[in-house]
Amino acid sequence: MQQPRARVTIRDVAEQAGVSVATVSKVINDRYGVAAETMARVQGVIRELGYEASLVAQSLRNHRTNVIGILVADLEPFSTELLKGAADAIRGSGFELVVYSAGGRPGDVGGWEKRYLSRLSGTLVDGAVLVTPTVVDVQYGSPVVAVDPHTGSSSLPSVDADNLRGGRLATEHLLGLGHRRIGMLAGRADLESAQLREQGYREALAAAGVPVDDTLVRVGGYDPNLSRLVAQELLTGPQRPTAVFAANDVTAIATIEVAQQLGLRVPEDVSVVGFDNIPESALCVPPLTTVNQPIRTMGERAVELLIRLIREQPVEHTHLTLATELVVRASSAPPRSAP
Amino acid sequence: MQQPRARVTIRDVAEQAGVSVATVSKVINDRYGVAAETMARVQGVIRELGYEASLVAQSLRNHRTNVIGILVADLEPFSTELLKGAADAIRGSGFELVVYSAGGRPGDVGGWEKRYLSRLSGTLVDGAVLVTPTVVDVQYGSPVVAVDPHTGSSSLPSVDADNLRGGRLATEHLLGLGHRRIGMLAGRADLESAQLREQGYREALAAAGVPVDDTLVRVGGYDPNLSRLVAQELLTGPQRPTAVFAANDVTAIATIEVAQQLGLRVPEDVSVVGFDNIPESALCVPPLTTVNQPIRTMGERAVELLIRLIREQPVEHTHLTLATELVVRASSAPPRSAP
DNA sequence: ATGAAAGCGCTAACAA
DNA sequence: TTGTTAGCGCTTTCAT
Repeated sequence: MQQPRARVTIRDVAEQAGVSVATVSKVINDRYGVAAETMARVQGVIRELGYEASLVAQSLRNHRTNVIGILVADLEPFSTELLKGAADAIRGSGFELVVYSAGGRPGDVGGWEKRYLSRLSGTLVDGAVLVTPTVVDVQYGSPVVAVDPHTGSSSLPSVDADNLRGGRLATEHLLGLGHRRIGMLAGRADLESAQLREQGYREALAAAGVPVDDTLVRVGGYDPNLSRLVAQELLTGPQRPTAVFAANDVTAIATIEVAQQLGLRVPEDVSVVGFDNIPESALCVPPLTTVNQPIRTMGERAVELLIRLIREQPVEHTHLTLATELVVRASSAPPRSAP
Repeated sequence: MQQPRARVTIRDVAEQAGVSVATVSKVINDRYGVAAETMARVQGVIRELGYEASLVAQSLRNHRTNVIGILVADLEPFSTELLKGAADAIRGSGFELVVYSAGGRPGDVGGWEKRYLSRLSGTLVDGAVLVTPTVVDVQYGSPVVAVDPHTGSSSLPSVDADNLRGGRLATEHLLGLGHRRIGMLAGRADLESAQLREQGYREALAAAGVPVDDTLVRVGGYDPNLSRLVAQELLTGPQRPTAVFAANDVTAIATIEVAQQLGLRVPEDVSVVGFDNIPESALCVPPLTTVNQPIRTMGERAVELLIRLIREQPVEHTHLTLATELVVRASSAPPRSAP
């Protein structure tokens, strides 16, 4: 008892009320077989002591917690936006939400969600949403839904956006403005979304009869720090591209910053297009042209799907793909030497 | 064993490896007294079975978890923005982050954080950050830091912004534009921030010699739904204000929406100023003039403070107040009948 | 109607 | 070096 006020346990309540812990437990859980008078007394003590059952102890016993877990590698704009949607879906569902963040530890890439899922599932959460997971083969006792899933994870129920079309839209937009040397700052190679965005880019170029210059395609891994380095290389290389399509908004914003540090004006000297349409994309200077992904809705759908799976209700589709669309702002314009 | 693949426990590992659970525990926790050969075998089995210790069981035993809890009423823009800052602070600290959302259940207002704190503290988290708590008297075993605290909670370590000055800045801005009938959509009466923003509003009016018309001061409770109703009343009342200062951005945005539905143009017919500078405030049409609160930094500071408290390191200040500043965008302009 | 006891998965004394 | 045992806070038979 070193703490100023130690945790009130069920034993404290039982002692104070002069009953056994079993009886207190029955009162808490509205079980039959407790005299009205006893019940009232116990409830009085509970109130008086401010007792609340420990979630941890409860979930170790019961295997049902009514808690849904969302596992994210880090709390950045995409995942937090998704959380808002998840919160919308959870409201009134009777479930509570626990978000677990791995804290974006870079050395620890790969398998974090597997570890956390192991640590949490079966106890503490009844099911989980995995955001941009690094693994495919999660197969646990409790249901799991992936958002923006790993490549080839067709087995896992998932929610994503139409990344292929999005990649095409972004590239076609730049082509339409007259760009021909269009660089690509690609995403995390292990994610389906990154592959499809790049594929969209390649397809759009091909359709326009523009050959892909592979020296203009670099991997930024969706990571702003890595992307800053890569963007620097891209923009100081021998034949600088007149436009860059970044695989997500945070790396697009990083690209704009790098360009400006290099003394290049956006969009006059180089156009930049992103992907995601996170709120921050409208805040940067100049505001970012990007591909909208309905992130909040994706969070909603993922939680709805998960709840149905937990309740063992039938689900129509275990793979949802939501539409993407182009949002034109000020970071893209015709190249200076445009026709 | 109804589940497709039940949770792997320490017992499964022990059995498979032909040792006792105690030995497995020692291996997991790097305790001395395990033969190299045994250790290797156990580790092999752990990998093979994909075993991870249950966080729940561990934290029921140990009373140290290296997990920090952030308790929010709901995941809306303010709290999610704060989470980003918290994530920044947690990175590299050795702690992990669990966010617990009460799910914004409206019927359940008041005391949610007390309940969750009871349920989590002592087990599962080593300490917690409470965001806009509804109670004052939290006094538990583990350290707690409040962000945007309840009125009069001087006992609880806290992080907030300079709300008084912010309220003044917003009101002075409108006064400076020539407005005299300035309405106020006040916040949650139980929060210090709401009281101070309103006080700033009143002080600025007083300093300008403009009497406060109390029919123009309504409570929106920081809640967009309630605020829509109240804004409707305010804008359809007998003497419509030419400007409204809303106590936070989500209610300011709600006010803009209501005004536009009423056929009023913003800012031509009515100016609107918010508070917070959440990313969404720049996205709305017209972009919102608001008071910037360094939300991310507040999240960072709160976590830093909490970690110091958990580690029982000395802290200089247990109450931090960060600066606020005006951000002028397009939702405010001189009144039509301006001088 | 009430309580004793077992056990959820794990760790830490203590014994062997 | 290894295993046995008790117990973290709770729920749930099963006696009483």
